Amino acid sequence: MSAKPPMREALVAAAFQLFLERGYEQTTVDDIVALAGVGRRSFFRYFPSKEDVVFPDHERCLADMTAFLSTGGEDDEPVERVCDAARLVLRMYAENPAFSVQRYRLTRKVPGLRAYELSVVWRYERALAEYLRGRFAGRRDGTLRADVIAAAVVAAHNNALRSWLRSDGKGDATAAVDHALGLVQATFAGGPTPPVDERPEDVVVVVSRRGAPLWRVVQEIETTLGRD
Amino acid sequence: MSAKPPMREALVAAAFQLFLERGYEQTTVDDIVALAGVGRRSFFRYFPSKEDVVFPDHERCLADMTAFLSTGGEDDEPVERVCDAARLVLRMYAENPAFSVQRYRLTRKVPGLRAYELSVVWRYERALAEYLRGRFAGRRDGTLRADVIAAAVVAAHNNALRSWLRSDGKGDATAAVDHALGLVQATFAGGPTPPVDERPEDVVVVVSRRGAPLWRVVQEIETTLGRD
DNA sequence: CGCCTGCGCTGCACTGAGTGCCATCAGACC
DNA sequence: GGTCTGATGGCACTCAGTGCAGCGCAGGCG
Repeated sequence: MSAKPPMREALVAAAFQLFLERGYEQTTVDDIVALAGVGRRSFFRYFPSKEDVVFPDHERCLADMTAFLSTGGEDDEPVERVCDAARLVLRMYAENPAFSVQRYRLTRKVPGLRAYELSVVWRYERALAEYLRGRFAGRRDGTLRADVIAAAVVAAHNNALRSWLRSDGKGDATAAVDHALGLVQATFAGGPTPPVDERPEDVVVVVSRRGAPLWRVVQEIETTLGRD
Repeated sequence: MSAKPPMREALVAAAFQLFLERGYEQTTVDDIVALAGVGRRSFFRYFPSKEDVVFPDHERCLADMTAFLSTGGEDDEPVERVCDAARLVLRMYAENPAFSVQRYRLTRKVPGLRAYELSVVWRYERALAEYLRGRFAGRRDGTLRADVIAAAVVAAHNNALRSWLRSDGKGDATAAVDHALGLVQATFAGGPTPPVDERPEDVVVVVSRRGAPLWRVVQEIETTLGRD
């Protein structure tokens, strides 16, 4: 497609062809470069490790996410913002459904690739958590809330993403992720309460409690409002 | 100390001595076995990889956790139960504060060890999520909720654990983890609402809403109750 | 007592990932 | 044409991890 680096694409194509027909571990880097017709040294110029060739676009996506989080959006609800950031990842997967499904099957079978994927996901989660830490700075349990919410967002996103990948990319990935993130948002959005005089008067609440824990109260609210 | 396997302990001791004095990557397996006075092949008999020697007890701890989750507790609140399971991990760390702090410093510096730790943590998280999936079977969004809650529990636990490790194991790890898990429990416990006729009447709620989203209502409840 | 057998340890040779170094070659630029 | 630069290829090396064969040492058995 492009002029400069057909090298990268050629290596990815050769790698996946071999991975699919004889498996990841049964394929050596020498096999890949032989099929691609390039020198072995060039492989490691483009991919720091054999695992990296399986995730050729995550580096760019992670850069996109940090860029997204570091530009503007200071007025938005923080949880909403990290949910939108997570949707960037979904978009990357959805751009190449066939490729994503193939990769998913590979990572499911090969423990080494699963471990590598974990470190990739971890970097996304750290980016989200760092952003939330900034937004929650000074609040009580700010970093704790940031870490928990980031983990919840990633888990929800991955749950929906994986269920879509498991169905061979047939269903509506966006809807599934929206639903999953909606649950997280309903759980966490709002977060720490702003000062009294900045609160909009959109809610009036009267509560009578008889020694119930907070979660029981919340549960009752949800039921009263007919939500899940 | 013990009769049968001083080997394992000798290898761990030799490994950490070298890791601390010249770094993980600057230490080869040959260095370790030379210091321990054993054959190179024996190292890989006890530890499938060089990274494993850094986490010598996680395998046992993971087995403890799955055993804990698979025996009884069917009457307990599911979220409470996975929180208790997470406390098992904390206990393991707290048993050897000095060792845990040393290991923490290592894993922070060495990317390869961080990646390995992620795969360990992932197995804990999977164990918790699988348990919750079982408990939530049949409920709406059961697996999604299970995954999200498991991720939140792990994130909260790790947040508290790491802050304790960062302070050289000086503070009260148990209290910190209890507080962190308490926040998760307050957020998630109760989970899907049980049928109406099984609900205890410990809460009476009157809500008047004027187009507010759920999170605003919850926020107001929290403020009304004077909680965070 | 001597032998056998199984088990744990060792040494050795081998594969394959990843790295450092230098030669080479193409195109840009003067 | 000459030169400079950046991308590539080749080569040799380190080191993690594995398969295999031998070796020593226990305990069981005749």
